[in-house]
Amino acid sequence: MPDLEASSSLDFIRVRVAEDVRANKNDGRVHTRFPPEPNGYLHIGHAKSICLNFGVAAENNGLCNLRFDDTNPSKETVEFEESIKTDVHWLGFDWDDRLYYASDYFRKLYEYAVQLVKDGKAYVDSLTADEIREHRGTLTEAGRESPYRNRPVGENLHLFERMRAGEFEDGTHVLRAKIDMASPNVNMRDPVLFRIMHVTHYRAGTQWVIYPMYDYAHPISDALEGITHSLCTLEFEDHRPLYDWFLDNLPVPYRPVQIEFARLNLSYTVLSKRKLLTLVHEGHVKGWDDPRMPTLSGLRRRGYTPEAIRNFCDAIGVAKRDAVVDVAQLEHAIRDDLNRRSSRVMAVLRPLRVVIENYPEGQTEELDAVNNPEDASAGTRKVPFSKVLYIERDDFRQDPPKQFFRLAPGREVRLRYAYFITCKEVVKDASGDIVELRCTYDPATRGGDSPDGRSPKATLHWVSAAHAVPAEVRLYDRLFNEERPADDAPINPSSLELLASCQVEPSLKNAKPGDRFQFERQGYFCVDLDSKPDALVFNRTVTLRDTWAKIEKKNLKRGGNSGTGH
RNA sequence: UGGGGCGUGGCCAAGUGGUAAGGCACAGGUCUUUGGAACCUGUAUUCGGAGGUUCGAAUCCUCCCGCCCCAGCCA
Repeated sequence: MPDLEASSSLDFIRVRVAEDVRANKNDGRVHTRFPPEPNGYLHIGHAKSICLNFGVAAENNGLCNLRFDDTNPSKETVEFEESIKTDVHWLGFDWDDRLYYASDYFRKLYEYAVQLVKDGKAYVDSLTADEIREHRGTLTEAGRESPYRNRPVGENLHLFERMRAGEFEDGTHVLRAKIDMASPNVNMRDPVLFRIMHVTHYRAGTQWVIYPMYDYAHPISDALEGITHSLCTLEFEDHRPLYDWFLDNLPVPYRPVQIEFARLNLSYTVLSKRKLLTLVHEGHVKGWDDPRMPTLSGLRRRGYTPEAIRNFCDAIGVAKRDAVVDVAQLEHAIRDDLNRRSSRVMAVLRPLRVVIENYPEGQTEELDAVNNPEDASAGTRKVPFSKVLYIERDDFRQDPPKQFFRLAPGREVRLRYAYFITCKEVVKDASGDIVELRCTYDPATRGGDSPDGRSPKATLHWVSAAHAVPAEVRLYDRLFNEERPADDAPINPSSLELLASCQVEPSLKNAKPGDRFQFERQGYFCVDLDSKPDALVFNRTVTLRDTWAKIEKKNLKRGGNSGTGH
């Protein structure tokens, strides 16, 4: 059912589809398709297309096919196909039994081509690739016709059949549509339909040595599947006349319409398949699912949820103008989702030892902690407290700058769900580094409230040294430092920071890969695939919004000395 | 200098002749046992520019400017 109420405004594609439905075009049927080439992993840009195609179909009681555009066997693999299926499912969409392949249409595509030849609308050209390029002309000059352009139909038929039979070497002949070498639209200057490639196709094997070009295969595939609206990106706008030409000149069973929209660009991110492939192949990242990658597998491993990605796609909209979406928009989507659903937990990333001098030696208390303040049904848990704790090094300053509310010599702060503590002494090692804080606690503040109503300005997270579980935490930052990285842009050298000696609360002991948490006051984290029961590994999905970091940055910029000590 | 598109606040994005939605970001504030979340408030006299039509234009017309895509036997 069209969800007209919920969306205050429809994008131009949905408006058009709605008009078609209202006009009862295609009998009111809506059928789309998501047509990836299995030559790489899906990324966030594909998510936009997936959400659009499956979304438009669903909103109109229609269907969306998954179709692999596997017309170039030199780049395509099963690994890529499998990853794509996994990712589309993970994103939350399903094609049921409508899994198609352009390669399944090779026979039909060949027969249609024969028809074109018979109709005098296609011919076998025996020019070399270079010669074809020379004949194509330039953007401002018309092309020239190939000397083979007027080969008799019979000869074309015979040659094309021999191409198919594998009698020729790669590059010796090609089948071309006979359209118009003088067209101002270069795509119409006798485009290539089939080329010879003695390459094994990952699905079709060695059945074929000629393979169809995208421009030829796509409209026919759409027609064969009864696609009503063929949605693609802007760079194919120039191809639409060609798309229509094939539908006009072939006895196809259906008449789809191609509509183009702007592809997604994200700031500080690269989304070209070629560049992503390079990052993987040259080892700049650890693989397609490296948590820094904008691939769906990377985002998944990083801890992103399908809901967040769908919400993001929803928020950015669909239009025709080139746009660069601020990556902050993506981060907002994941924070928004995780805030509602993830359990809070305490984890100390850079531990600083704290000894509570007036706390009884050997005593342990179990304190109540809320699992999710956004969701009462998430309940509470017990957190152990004892004499020796760890707090975050960043939560203490020998000389606290203005506006720094956390712990400092002589200052009292609250330990979340525990007690108020006051810093009495700073212990340093021979080189002057702080190694321990000696503090006292106020027994009357158990749980975090004081009977006299005083309330410290800061609440710190902590962990009991004797009970904490060691863990490794991987902090990620943007992969590129430039807002619009060039194709040869170097990656951000600090895009990955590995923290090997973190201490997390004991409730995390049995966390499993994929589990997500909010580490209070720090961010959202998920258990990495590399994690083992006795060697926990967490990925930071995204930080929490950090007002203090903002103040600090502002002070730094102002040239002011914030007195940080770092 | 051929063709095809696109230009609305810092970033997205509605609006299609009746006097500029919404989201993100940003800035204040309320609240707070996360400097989180939530909530409130503020932010385009103006829609790439200049003319014109009209009682009235981001929306119609003219001219100009800018940006993107196309010369793979890639998709």
